[in-house]
Amino acid sequence: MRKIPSQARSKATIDTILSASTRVLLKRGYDKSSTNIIAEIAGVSVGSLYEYFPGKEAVFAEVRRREDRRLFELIMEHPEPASIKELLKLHVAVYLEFVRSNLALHVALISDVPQFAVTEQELPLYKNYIPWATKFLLTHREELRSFSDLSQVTEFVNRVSRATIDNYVLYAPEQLNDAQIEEYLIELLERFLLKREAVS
Amino acid sequence: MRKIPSQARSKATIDTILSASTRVLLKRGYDKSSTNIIAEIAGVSVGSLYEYFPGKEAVFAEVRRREDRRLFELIMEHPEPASIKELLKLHVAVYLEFVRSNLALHVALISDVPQFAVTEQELPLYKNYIPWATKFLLTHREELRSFSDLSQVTEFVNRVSRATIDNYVLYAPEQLNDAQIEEYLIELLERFLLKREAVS
DNA sequence: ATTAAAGCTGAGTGATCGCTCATATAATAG
DNA sequence: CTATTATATGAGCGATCACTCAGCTTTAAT
Repeated sequence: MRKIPSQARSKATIDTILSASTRVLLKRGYDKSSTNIIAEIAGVSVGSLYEYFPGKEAVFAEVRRREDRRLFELIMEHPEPASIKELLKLHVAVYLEFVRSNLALHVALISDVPQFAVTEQELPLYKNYIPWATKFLLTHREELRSFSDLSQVTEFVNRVSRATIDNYVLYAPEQLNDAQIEEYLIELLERFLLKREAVS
Repeated sequence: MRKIPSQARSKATIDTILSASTRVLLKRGYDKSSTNIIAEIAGVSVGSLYEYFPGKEAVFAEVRRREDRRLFELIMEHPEPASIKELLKLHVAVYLEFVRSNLALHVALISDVPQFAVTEQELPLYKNYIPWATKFLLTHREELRSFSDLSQVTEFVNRVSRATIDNYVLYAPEQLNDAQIEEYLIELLERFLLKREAVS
């Protein structure tokens, strides 16, 4: 981002560029998504694009950042879980919902767009959600097996869910349906987290 | 692949091109790895490259295929597991070994090279290993919880392991060391698979 | 020794790339 | 109204791209 936009007009231009980028990415793939094409589809001049983005990579980095924000907001919309099992459902089901709600873009961002210097740590999901979920586990610690580092466990659970879902969606979309993925994953994670007596 | 090489000379040329491609990928990234540069680094003319590959994508698809073969061979080298826990260790530890043995290339292939039309089904890992592992589970079925489709479970276990390891290696390399990843994953999968009494 | 097939060469073509900058218009401040 | 700043334009530059092809060399078969 080269200039910070101050007027509403320029913010609209940025939005136009980003939504055009998404459309171009889906239609032509990352390789063939040039700044010239993006500007043309956006109905904006190349110069304008370079006012706000140092290049193609930065444009798609922003597209990705907005998708991440969308996931975070989707999680926040949902009611607070009342039990560990519900927390896991939140993890798994909401991520599935997120992926399905814009499947083509999600797949393209993972399989086609290079993942340059993505510092997950900055994302709202990691800054806010992981600490929150860790506290939640802490209040239910009598149901849990003993772990030396709970926030590590929260992150592990989160990564297992997302990585597995992405893997199925990308490489084996026909192998399991969403309900099956959800069932397997929740069973998997519940048995990992809970004491034997507490497993339903 | 345009022509099938019949002489040893041309097979050597292909090898040279592929190893040069790997070096160029690591040094310049996928975007800036042109066929011209690859040929130059390989000490071969562009024309020769196009004799055997229809383009840049095909070159890197072959690089990926060779890495997959390397993983398969690594698995085959290891002794047969004697228990389910050992099978899980085979899953997890060997994949970690594979990833670590050529980390930079693995990361580049995942995060930088677009994953065009990879049909996992054709890979030796899926054609040979999954059926084999399923049979192994079947012979130990008295230790297992009841599952309606065991080959589905084998695949699930495999995908969870690989996706999670890739995720940590790519996005959170400092978060957990290999021993911790291995410990978490094996615990996770063992509790998922085994009856309560059988969990160590 | 002759010949056909296989393998290799690299200058060159047209297309496209990322990106700049001189110029113009719109919004805001004084 | 005027001056200043913010925003937008797009022709065009130099670099690089993927890819071809006509001619050359090596290998293998006879």
